[in-house]
Amino acid sequence: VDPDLRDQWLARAHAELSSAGRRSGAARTAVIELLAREGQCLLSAQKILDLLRAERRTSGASVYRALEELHDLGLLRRLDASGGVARFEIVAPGRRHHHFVDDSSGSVRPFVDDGLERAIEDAAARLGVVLSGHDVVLRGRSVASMRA
Amino acid sequence: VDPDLRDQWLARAHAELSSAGRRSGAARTAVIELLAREGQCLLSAQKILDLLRAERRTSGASVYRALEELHDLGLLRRLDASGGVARFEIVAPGRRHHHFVDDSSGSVRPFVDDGLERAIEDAAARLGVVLSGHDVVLRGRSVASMRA
DNA sequence: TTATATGCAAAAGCTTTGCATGGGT
DNA sequence: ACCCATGCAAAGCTTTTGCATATAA
Repeated sequence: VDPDLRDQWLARAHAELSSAGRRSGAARTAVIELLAREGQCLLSAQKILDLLRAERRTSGASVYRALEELHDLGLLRRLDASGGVARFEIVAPGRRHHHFVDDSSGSVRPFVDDGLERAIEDAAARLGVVLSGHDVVLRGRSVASMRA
Repeated sequence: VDPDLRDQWLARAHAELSSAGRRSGAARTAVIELLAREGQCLLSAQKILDLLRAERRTSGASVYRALEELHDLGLLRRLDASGGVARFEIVAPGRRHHHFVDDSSGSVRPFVDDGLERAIEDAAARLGVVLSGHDVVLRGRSVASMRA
């Protein structure tokens, strides 16, 4: 959990929402605060629901509505996973990362790689397209790794 | 539709299935033949169902079972999309491609990019992992493009 | 003959929507 | 006051599963 990232996103979220003319309510506020803390890497809608239900009385409808709203405002990135599950993470300008999924555990590890970033831009240029976003998911096993 | 790719995959599919001790049946055969032709780039399970229902009497259950089986055998690649929708495409060794999704039309265009491929392998090496696969989806708008 | 493949219908799981109520501004 | 946000419950969709039947080997 990166405190700077959390506060920066929290501020931006509130700014975007109020400038979009939205009123604040308990449910969406709870979703936003949770995401700022725990949504720095992929978090499923279901997990968000569980966490919120544990502490507050928040309805599923409101959670899904908040997620869609934040996504539409560009505050969230969305990656769909198997089982009809939607996963979200906060969007922080200039803080791109990709995802590695461990085959054995299924856990997701975020990573940053400038070479990969550059290769994506180059590929887009060769394709003749202007990118609005990109999803890169690597799957495999990490080498427990003896460094002989 | 690439005829070589189609025939090559068809042959491999039948080989893998029989060597796995599976019997052939009408439903799965129909799914396989459809995929060989139309599954060279992402095709949703729903679309497969629609196409098969149009020509044959194939149940949804059998289609989903066939897709899971083929995926488990490594014959299909699976990408989950929004709305709980699963999309599949045939796997052809040495014929990797990535996907570009046009924001305006939503259409998917496959593309090949060696630089990107290399960057992915390099990133994996830096991460200290052995890849079993990767998904790259680029999103944006294609530049209608005046080449002044 | 015997295990597998198939179909139908029901169930499961995630997400969305309708509607009345509560709460910001 | 006005209207948005919320909660509940019902509906929607895709996908999965149980079970009896048909069929490949």
